[in-house]
Amino acid sequence: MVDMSSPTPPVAPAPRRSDATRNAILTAARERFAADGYERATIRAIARDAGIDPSMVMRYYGSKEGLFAAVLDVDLRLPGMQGVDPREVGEVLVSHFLDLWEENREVLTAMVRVGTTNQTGAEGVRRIFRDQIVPLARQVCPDPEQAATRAALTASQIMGMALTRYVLRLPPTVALSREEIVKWLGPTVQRYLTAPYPTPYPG
Amino acid sequence: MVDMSSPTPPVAPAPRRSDATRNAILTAARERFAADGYERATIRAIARDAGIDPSMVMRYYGSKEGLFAAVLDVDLRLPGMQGVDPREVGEVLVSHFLDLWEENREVLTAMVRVGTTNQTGAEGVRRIFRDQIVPLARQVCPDPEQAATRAALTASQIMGMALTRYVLRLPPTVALSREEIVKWLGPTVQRYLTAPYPTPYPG
DNA sequence: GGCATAAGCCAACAGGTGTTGACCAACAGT
DNA sequence: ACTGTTGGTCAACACCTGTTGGCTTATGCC
Repeated sequence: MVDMSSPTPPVAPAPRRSDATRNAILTAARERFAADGYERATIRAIARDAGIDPSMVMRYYGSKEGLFAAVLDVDLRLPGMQGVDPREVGEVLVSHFLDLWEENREVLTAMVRVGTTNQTGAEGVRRIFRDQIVPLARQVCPDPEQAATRAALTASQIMGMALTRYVLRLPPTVALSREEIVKWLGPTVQRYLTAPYPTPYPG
Repeated sequence: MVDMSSPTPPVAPAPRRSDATRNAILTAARERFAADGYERATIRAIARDAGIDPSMVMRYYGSKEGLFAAVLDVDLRLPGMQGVDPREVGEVLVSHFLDLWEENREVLTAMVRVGTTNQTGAEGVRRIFRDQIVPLARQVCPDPEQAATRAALTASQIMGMALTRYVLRLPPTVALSREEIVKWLGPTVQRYLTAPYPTPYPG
């Protein structure tokens, strides 16, 4: 699992001499997958970016799918919601995702790009949703029974903004400032997570 | 422009003997692009589905990009919002998009799939947004100046739901009923289109 | 120093891609 | 009945893809 918070993973299982190359490959792969999608990101191009031979990619990651799976292994680092004012949960969450996206544009763009095209990609997204978003929703939902549904609604809005802003680049979404997005999307996410049930005007 | 409301375009410019083949190609292309994305949908496979030779695709659509552009030429058939109760605009719109997606799953799925991967695809989506969604927003927005921004927010939520439900297939979004989606997303879209400005609780 | 092992490069394979041009068959107009 | 045009097929080109195995070089251990 890629821990994006620290340059070196906290627990290094077995430091190999080839770690530099491995990382170069992974970095190049992130950028290429993000920029070109799964099919057009060729192993040859990734290897060229990393400054090594294409066969090294196969040696270290087995196959193109294997390399991509390694790229998809992402930790969203979602903060706990315990200390947060329950009425601010929406804005806090939107804010966090915006930071996350700005910091790691390649990985997340790659995820959306390839998730829409590739079977492995779609499964990766589903896994991240299940393992990281749903548990978070469980912390703030009134009824834990509904956590998955509410998490999914939240995901639909946040991924929708990511899609239109970072991938499709619809001009008005690109023009939005960070604060505007938080102000617009915060209450939406807030309602999806905490409103008692679908109501036109929560509160 | 594909008018999906009637099997035959209202104004036929010049009925050719090859129209049957042209349509067979277009239909097969829609399905293949939707199922496989741009790169993996090969001309050979499309031709096989249509029961003709690959070279016919080139003859009639010039290139693979040309064929795809033809597939992307979509009319969303958005209804006018004049007669609608201004407080129901959100639900009406979400409802309409759900119908649209169920009826034309291939075209719209293809659009999202390829829009995220392909430059031409992304431009196609931006054009549809600009020519069809923004004008609609202009009808219902309080300040026409903000129409584009509000349309973009609406698009982010509706495309986000389409993405998670029809493309990524996150289980909880697939499980949602039509009515639930309208109840949840309707007020969101309503607020994006008509609320005076970002407020935690509109009304 | 000797040597096993890891790191890396090179060249090639087998298959699939978009695209092209030569060729044949059927129709329409005269 | 002849002929120009349109609809359609076939085989090939040039290129690019993921992947493989053999080879050379450097490293670390005894």
